[in-house]
Amino acid sequence: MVGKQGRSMPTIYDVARECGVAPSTVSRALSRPGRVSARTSERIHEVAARMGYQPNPLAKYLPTGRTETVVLIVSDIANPVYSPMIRGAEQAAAQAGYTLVLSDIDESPDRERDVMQKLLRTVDGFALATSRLSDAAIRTIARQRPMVTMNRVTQQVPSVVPDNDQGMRAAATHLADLGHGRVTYISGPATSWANVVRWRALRAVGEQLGMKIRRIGPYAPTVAGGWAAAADLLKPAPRTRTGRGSAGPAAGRTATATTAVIAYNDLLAIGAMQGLSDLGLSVPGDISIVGCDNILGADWCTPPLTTLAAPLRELGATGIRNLLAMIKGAQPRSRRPVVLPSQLIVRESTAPPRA
Amino acid sequence: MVGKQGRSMPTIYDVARECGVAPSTVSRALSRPGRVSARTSERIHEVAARMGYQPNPLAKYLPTGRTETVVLIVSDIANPVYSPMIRGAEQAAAQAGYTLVLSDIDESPDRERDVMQKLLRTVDGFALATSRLSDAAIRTIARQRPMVTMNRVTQQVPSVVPDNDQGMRAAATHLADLGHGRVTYISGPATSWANVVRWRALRAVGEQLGMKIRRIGPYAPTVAGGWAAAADLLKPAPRTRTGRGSAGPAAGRTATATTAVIAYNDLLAIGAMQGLSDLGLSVPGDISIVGCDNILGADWCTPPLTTLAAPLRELGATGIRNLLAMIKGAQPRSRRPVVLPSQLIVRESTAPPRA
DNA sequence: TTAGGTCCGGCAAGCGGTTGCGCGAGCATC
DNA sequence: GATGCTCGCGCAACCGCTTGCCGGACCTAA
Repeated sequence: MVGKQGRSMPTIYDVARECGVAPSTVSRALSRPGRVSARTSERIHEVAARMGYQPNPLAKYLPTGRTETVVLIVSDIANPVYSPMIRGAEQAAAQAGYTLVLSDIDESPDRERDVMQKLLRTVDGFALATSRLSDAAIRTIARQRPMVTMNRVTQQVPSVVPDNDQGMRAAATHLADLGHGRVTYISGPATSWANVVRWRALRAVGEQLGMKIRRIGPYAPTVAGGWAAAADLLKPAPRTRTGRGSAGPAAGRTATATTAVIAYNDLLAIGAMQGLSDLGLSVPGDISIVGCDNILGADWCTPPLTTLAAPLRELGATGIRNLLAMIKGAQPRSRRPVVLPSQLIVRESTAPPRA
Repeated sequence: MVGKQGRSMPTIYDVARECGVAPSTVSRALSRPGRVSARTSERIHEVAARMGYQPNPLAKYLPTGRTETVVLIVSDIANPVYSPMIRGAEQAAAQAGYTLVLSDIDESPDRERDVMQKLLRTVDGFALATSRLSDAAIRTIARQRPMVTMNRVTQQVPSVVPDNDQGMRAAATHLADLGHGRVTYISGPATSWANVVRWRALRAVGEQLGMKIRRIGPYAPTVAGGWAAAADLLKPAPRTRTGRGSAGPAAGRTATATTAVIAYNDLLAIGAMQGLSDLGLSVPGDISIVGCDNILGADWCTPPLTTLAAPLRELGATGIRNLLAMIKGAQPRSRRPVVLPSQLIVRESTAPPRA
């Protein structure tokens, strides 16, 4: 009943022999409906099922070059922000019959490059969630394989992003309405596109609103990074030249201290809240904090975090759908990034400034 | 400088022609060091580099059957418990030069089966983190491809698990030391191996310690599941037969109510804390809660969660290392599961019972 | 009857590598 | 100087599936 080596699976040849037809006929019967007569096709299907035939994907991919697999690359799988994106992406891929594989690069551009190089020939397309690569590097890959970026826009590469301008406007307005006049932005990684865009947007709306905006960082986009930021927050604003190093904790608080901060992401915001409270300050009593992303857990920290919720799930789903469309040969409808609305979720980490 | 179709990459044949050698020589020069003379090899390498030759993995895999890729399947990527496991797994895989791909099955056994079937021929091995499949299904795949399971033991399949017995003993002892005499276990998914093992372990040590142990559930292992559990917690213990359905919230609290709960995982525990507090109870004032896993965020909920920390990172790393060893043909050192120590992390969600 | 079309199925050439085998050259050994 | 080794390389047969092309059978229309 089997071929020579007991363990190995039946091939298209085995099925063909069993049916008394040519391998090519089996191939067509299985993947080109209508191409062979109904009778033969039926027989082939039946025999294939009986023998437990499973096509070998590797063999199928070689001649066609198509693997029906796309990869989603995330910069840090430990960041809960990705879960909804991944879910959305998976769903979109599954709907189209594609396999989605995930790859985590641990915030390392080198790893990202390696992974992409390795996968270049084995996937049909790349989806980059918050890539840490340079625009040039991204474009180089994009020339060789269909690609979309999420949370980042690069010339000539289709992308889908949350509406950072509108989001930052909402956040700053919220703070202004509460009465805050100075806000500090806690920066994330310098290589993060979202980080620079958010900062720029914030500075612009701050100016419109007549607020004083400063920035500290960059910090790792993690809870630990937030602790570091908290310590730095209490140092005087950098426009006055001060001696470094000798500042004891809380030594530098001045009358001009920030009363509100917006952090690059929720992890940083939560870390900062912890650090601040460790330093004896209260949130939102002394300082209001708003995060970005609305990750799992943003509602269970103390106080629950006011945060800018990106449409993560749709980001993932739309990105993959567009990628799949490109793979199938569609020209991108437009070269402009797709932008999805953000939403400010007001919880309890923001309040009017003291006095 | 290029072949016919401008876009497609140079093959081994192009390099061979350019060097005036046979393709087989190129192949060997590139992957079988020492097999060709140093001079030729050097020349080939140089030409290959100049032409930008990149081997086509698909083509390489066909004859050899090896893809140098392993897949890690997780049941719910949104659960932070997996991040450290994934990190450990990635690191172990990268060290060995293997590519790790991730797949999320969203708690669905059907999806898990599909994914595995699809990947069966395209990966060298499977690592199952908390599989939702039946033992039989797991073994079926394990017969066809090297496999390890994490957080689960299945006869004949190598596995690595945290020490649930010791962990549950630590948790129960902690509760007993505080003075609790009745504890309720909040069950996770019925298909979760860890769930049944933890329950069994808890019941056993409860008996030794003279505590009354009951169980409610199953619940989805999510924050929402925890809310549901919180509501059920306040119903009377099920050993007295009671009419269903008409019990209003908190209606059934009795003098024999549980004063402590251990939840299948942290997400459930955190959800339960939220639900309980929503119902007007305080943690740990009215009820002590301990979770399992020590996920990101377990320290920033209110109150910070006492939890059983599994050695997640090592779970992932050891699992992959063992898998790789199997792939390389090593017989598993032993058929017994590898068990790694857990550790109880005492925070503030546990306290002596009231009066 | 013959020409032209449609349907089905087979042949064989890839896709891009790997690898068993064999052969000739160069060298040491007897 | 003949024998036997080792070394370096080429030949060609795969791995398992897809697909362009061809030809025979059958049908329809002129």
